[in-house]
Amino acid sequence: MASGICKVALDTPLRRLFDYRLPDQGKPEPGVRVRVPFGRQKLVGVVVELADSSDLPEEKLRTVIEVLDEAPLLDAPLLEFLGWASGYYHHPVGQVIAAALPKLLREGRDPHARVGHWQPTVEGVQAQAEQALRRAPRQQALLERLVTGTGASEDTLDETQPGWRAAARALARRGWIERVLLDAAEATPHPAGPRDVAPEPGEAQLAALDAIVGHLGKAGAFLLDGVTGSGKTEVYLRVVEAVLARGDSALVLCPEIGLTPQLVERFRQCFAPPIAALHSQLTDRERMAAWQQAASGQARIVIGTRSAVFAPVPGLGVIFVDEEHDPSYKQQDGGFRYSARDLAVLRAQRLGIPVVLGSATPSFESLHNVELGKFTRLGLPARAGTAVVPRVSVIDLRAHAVHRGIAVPLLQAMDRHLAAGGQVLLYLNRRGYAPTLLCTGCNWIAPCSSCDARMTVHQRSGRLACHHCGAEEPLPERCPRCGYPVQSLGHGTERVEETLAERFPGVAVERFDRDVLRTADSLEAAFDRVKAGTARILVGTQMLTKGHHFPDVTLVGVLNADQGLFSTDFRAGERLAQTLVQVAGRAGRAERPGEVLIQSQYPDHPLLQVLVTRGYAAFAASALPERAATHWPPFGRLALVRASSTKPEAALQFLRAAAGEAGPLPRSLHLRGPVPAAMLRRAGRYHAQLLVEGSQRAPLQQFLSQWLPRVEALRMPGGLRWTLDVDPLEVF
DNA sequence: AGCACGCCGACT
DNA sequence: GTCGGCGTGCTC
Repeated sequence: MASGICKVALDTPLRRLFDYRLPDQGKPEPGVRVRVPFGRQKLVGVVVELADSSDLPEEKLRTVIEVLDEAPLLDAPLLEFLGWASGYYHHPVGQVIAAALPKLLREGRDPHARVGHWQPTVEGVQAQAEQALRRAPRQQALLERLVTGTGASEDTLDETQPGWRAAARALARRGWIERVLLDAAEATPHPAGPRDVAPEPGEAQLAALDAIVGHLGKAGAFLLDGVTGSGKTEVYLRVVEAVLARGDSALVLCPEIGLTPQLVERFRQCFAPPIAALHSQLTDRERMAAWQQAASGQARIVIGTRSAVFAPVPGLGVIFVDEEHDPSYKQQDGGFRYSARDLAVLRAQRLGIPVVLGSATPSFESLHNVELGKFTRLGLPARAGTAVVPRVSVIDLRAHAVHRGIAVPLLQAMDRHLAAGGQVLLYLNRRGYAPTLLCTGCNWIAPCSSCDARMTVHQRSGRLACHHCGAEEPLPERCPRCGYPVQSLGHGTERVEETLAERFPGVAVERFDRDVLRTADSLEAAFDRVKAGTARILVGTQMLTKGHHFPDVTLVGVLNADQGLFSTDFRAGERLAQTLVQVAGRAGRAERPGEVLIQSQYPDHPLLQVLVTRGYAAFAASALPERAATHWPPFGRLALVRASSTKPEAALQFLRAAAGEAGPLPRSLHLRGPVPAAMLRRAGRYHAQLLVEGSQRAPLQQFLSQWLPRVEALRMPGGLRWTLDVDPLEVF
């Protein structure tokens, strides 16, 4: 009889664990990685369970090749949490566990392996300060990199600075840098900033603080509801202080890399212990290192984006979800589509610790949870002496002359605010020069060859680009069909920037979108130019609506609010309201409250009216009953099956077959569709979807559990792909 | 997902 | 004559 069996989670789409005989030496505990034979390949998996015997016949069992960890990488509560997530999102456990591990650990690398690490010597730092290397740019770049980053590992240098070795040799010969061996966690620099004290909390903040701190060690969900400048971050900092004092650790989630540096900076200034930052800008090695620092307990504050909800944090005492309404918490692509915000709430609940969701524009889900008594709402009114709620009004685009996308009253307001020394922010959710290229002769419109979409004009780069599939082609000067000249129709950020340069000569314009700001560094540099006052007008997309506050911006213009007003998606209104309030919140400070002007063809639209006259809370209060009446979330539950295929009909046919497997449905469940997707053809594939609606979570979950295996067993024609999205954000 | 096996079309 | 297309089946 075998000495024992371990059940291993492997990164495959198969919805089960795999049994292996234990190796002769080494008893792997659950949470430990093992290398195992799998078909003709060798894979790294995670032991989930030990057992005395297997249901499989003896001859099918194979033996673990190697046990990779001495101690579990994932502790029991985290493993169980991942198992729950796998069940809830109906995604294979192996892939869920894989999503929780950094790539290098997934590949079987040893987190404790010592790696070559280059750091500057005292002489090197001196030389850098004296700019001694002006005639050797490669060496200078490397030295500067090592001085500012307090060193870098060889892996990281390979990834980010190809050809660094020659420069390193030369610098080492001068005795300015040296090579040391460090393990991953040691190799991560944690610069100690100047120690700051969290500012004294105000009255409302104290109340919020008391509520949360009074709950430490107990489960509880809090919605920290406060406008920009009401001091949410101060509450986070104070709670973390209390958590650390108890000997516990804290996990902070934030929506995007753009905001991480600021938040991390804030925490670094206030706390002595190292902070692990997990975000998408890290190299593979840096991510493994940060993960390891969290796992080892060395970093007791862990800050990260979406996937950090799976970070191992021993002694976790509180979880924060900053800007909890932000859609980027929901994984939108790939197989495992989870909501980091929802999972954070669940993880905290299972651990018996508080979770704090912060937002100035809470999601309807969270507001509903407050109504149900599941969340406690903690309101933070704007503090006296800080940002004041800006004056918001709507410009009727039908009643005013509009010059290239900007109405005269907005232009006049810009003149006024610029003359008074203020900065102006213009928000436009459309990058590129123009959304359409039109022929002046035959009305031909430049289409994408692989999508049912128009190509966007990018004038500066002289190209047409499809924002749905990434296709690009040269910008034609004449219509390829009839030879007449072509014309750009509509306005994107690039064109608005051009218009502003003409209309406001001598006033520096800073554009914020993916096309000009590809890296976090360039984004930071642009923000610095705004802060320094070099840039006077800011024009940009979503990028401008998050994170950064611009105290010297006194006027915010929203160039087009109308896309969200009549969208078919049930969440469009909520989204629009959140975006408008968030962008409005970028402006103003105590002495100079901001002014916000929203351009619209429909100034009387109830959404705009309620939002402008009575604010977000009133808007939500009026819109929630509508959701309830239509049974959309949070009053109903959704799961969406999306299918796509290279052949026009195959996706729909597959979903029809899937619907056919559903059998008789309980009264509380409905299948809607299948229907072709709003954009039928995208990136050369034809898309269709099938929506499952349920009034309660449990029956929907139960249905999915018995239905999905049958869908999986269906014959899959070549070129067909399908995914399940539980709690989808968008259904059209 | 990988990976191999297997059976039909245009190439050195 | 073979290289390679993707359908189908399997992975403890």
